[in-house]
Amino acid sequence: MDSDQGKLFIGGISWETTEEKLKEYFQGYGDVLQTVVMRDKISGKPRGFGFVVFADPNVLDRVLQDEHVIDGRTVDAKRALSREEQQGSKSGNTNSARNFGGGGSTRTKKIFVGGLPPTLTEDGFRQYFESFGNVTDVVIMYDQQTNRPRGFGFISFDSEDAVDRVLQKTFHDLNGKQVEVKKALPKDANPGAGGRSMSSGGGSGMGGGSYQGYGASGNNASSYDSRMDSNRYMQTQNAGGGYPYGSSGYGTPGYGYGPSNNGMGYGGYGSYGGANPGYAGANPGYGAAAVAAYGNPNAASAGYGSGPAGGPRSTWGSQGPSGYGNMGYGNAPWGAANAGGGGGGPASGGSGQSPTGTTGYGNQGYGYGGYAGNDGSYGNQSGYGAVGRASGAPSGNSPVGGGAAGDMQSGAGGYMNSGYGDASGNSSYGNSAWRSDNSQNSGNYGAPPNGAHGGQVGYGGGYGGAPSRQAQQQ
DNA sequence: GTTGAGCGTT
Repeated sequence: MDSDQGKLFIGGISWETTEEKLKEYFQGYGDVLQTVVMRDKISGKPRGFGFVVFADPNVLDRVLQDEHVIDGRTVDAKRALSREEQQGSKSGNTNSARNFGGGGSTRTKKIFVGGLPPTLTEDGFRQYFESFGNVTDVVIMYDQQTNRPRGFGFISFDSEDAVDRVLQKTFHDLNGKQVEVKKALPKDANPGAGGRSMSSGGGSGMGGGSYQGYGASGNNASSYDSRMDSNRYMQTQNAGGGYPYGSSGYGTPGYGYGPSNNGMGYGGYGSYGGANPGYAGANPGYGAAAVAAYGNPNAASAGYGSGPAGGPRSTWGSQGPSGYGNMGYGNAPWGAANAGGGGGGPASGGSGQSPTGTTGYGNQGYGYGGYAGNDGSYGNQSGYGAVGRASGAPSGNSPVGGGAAGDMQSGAGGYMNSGYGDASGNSSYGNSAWRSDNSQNSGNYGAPPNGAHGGQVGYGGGYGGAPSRQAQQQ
């Protein structure tokens, strides 16, 4: 964001125009930190637009008033939209999501540094950053085949504070060259879609591996099958890729899962309801998720419906939000444990355990609950909470934060009552996908009451049914 | 031709 302050979007540029030309041209208005001409990733062909970043945002005013002709073309200079802005176009809030998701809540000791000049050595790199704190590691990435610098690298510090200091500015000047810094994505949290297949195995709810846990769901009955969900997500909104989470792919899956496995998910969820910062600290991944979904309308919907689509491309700029948004959603379903926690908030205790498919589902309710709580339209949180409880009970975990754990019936009751449960669940929910699921599988879902049982079962059922949905979709 | 790409190694 700071970096976007002095950033101009330059549209309609000639295919002949290069970064150098842009820089040369705009330098007349003030110090240009960076220029970029966007090209098609595959063909390398210029796409006809680019960006210019001025050191001083104030010069934009002047620049915007003039007409610019570069390489014989009259170009169109506008303030650059932040990535968040461009994807959500309508709601204008770009702040909260960004602050949280963007990594504000995540503490890390590693920084991703982009825009490295090819000539930069690790030493030069290190020397500069040492002024911010103790540098423990420096990495400049090279192409494995060509051995050419890839233009980015990493720098690790021994304290998060140093990182914070570095991140005060997005652009840093290393001997006249500009580099851009961002928090490094936790690589280990990103197994990548393919990878090994289910290490997880663990029957219990979460399955083992983070990401794999997902697929693992297979364990629990197919009914659980994540794929379904993903479809559902996608269907609802857009989402693209074939990934379960629909999203970005990058960190998303890993994030969500990781935490949940660890039980951290819990904390995350709690925050959901409470939105407390503290939790964020505890678990980066989650925190972000929750918050994002929470604070940002777009995200929220995303979370709900899933994918904010866009996932992939916005990954960098708003990785938190988008990916997380999904997660919020997605997690719920899987993580029984989480669910419980969520509801109660902190609760969490039990985490991973509750293992049955059912339980898992119960959780889901939970996840939703969180949302619901936040947004009136969704319904009654308590109702949801109940669900969580219900599930918790069976699994034998006491811990559900919310309260009374345990009582299935009551739990169920809550569930049903809530907007969610009620008959086809349509009402308050608002999510068509769900609704349709419900209606299809309806039985259990909406099932009344006898409560708890009905409720839970319902979940399972719903899911199980899902597959058919999938079929339909295609 | 008009709103972005980049995230690791040992």
